[in-house]
Amino acid sequence: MARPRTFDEHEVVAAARRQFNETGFHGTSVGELSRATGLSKGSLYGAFGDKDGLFQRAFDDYCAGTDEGAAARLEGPEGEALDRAREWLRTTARSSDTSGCLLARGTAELASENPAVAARADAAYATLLAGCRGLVEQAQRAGQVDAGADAAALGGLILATQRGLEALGRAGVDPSVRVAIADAAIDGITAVRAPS
Amino acid sequence: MARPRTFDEHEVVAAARRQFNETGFHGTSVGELSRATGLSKGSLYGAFGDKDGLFQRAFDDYCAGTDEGAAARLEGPEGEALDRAREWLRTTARSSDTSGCLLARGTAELASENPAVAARADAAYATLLAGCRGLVEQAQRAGQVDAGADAAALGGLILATQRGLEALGRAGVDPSVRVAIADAAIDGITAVRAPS
DNA sequence: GAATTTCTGGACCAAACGTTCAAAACGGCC
DNA sequence: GGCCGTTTTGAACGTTTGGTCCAGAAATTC
Repeated sequence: MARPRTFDEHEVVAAARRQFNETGFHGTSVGELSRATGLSKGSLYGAFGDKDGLFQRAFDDYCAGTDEGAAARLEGPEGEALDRAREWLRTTARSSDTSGCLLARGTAELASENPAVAARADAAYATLLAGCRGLVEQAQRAGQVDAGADAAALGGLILATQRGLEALGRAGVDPSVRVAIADAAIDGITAVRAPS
Repeated sequence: MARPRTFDEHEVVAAARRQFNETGFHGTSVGELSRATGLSKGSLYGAFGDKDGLFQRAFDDYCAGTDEGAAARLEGPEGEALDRAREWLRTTARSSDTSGCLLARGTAELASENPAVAARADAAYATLLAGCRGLVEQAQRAGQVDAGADAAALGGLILATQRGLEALGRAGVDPSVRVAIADAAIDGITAVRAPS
């Protein structure tokens, strides 16, 4: 290696991720990415191949974050698993970030035309789903959720609610309503009884 | 007017709506819209002004549909309101349409850059939310949901679940899991008891 | 059936797009 | 210190974009 890189690749990916998150894939020109990252177009192409390659890196990076989040929520006392789920939903509900999450945006925009993005999104969702299911199972072991209930379905309900809350946030639904929705979801999960 | 239009404007809007739904706004060129609608570019611009104008028309058209749907779900016996909600969620859960709903896609892609789209989306969500709340209120009057419960929150939960189910569908989550989520949402709503 | 009006679709434009490339700039190594 | 190899740069590439225009076809009206 004769001349070392003058930029931190991870920082560049993070900058690109923010830009893609704000203006989407097709809505972001390589020139804007160049401005956002501080790198010339040539450097971007040298480092990441092409625009798709850079997006893939940014998307991977984002999904790694959601993977980590799912794992982190599983840490802690089993008796507080539902509290952690509730706090996750509430945080989403309170968020005023209109650009939302790259997993949602990227999937909506590219899943049908870019198999690599679709595959990474599928994996991210599978991890999120498994994490939510795990939270419900913890709550079941702690006696807070009916042991006979379908943990996969209830976990899925947590995830679906979280995804929906983000959409509602983008659509200007009142934050207090959104927080009430988050609480209603968790309350419903604790109230449910398995069919006998 | 010496010569009448040779095309049905509503059909053209519907064709454009389908195209936008599949490839997004920035991902659809005017040439593709011309192919999809069967109209030349000149005719499209003559009739709708520009690409934004055509999208706005298509988006309005789609939102009118969701408005109608929300109203239609309010029709029927109050005692079956939750059944209608359940069926709505199940239909969403079963859908294998990967391109999803234009309200979701359009909002994700354009809400932050196009105020007119954002405004229409906000109105559509408000209508959906009011409809879901109405369904819960019907169920409360029919004695199926605790009368002291927060109808706005439970209605919001129905809507959030519906939005989330669509996202899960795009992400390849198993349809049987999705249907179970739909049922879990409604079951949770009937099980919830207001804090005393 | 001629006049008039409107619609039509391909040709056309400038701008912006994603991408490439040759040369300059620079750190590492002998 | 000087060569080597990589990185960086910014200009230039061909393509495609959104948008305009116009000559002529088509259809109603009188």
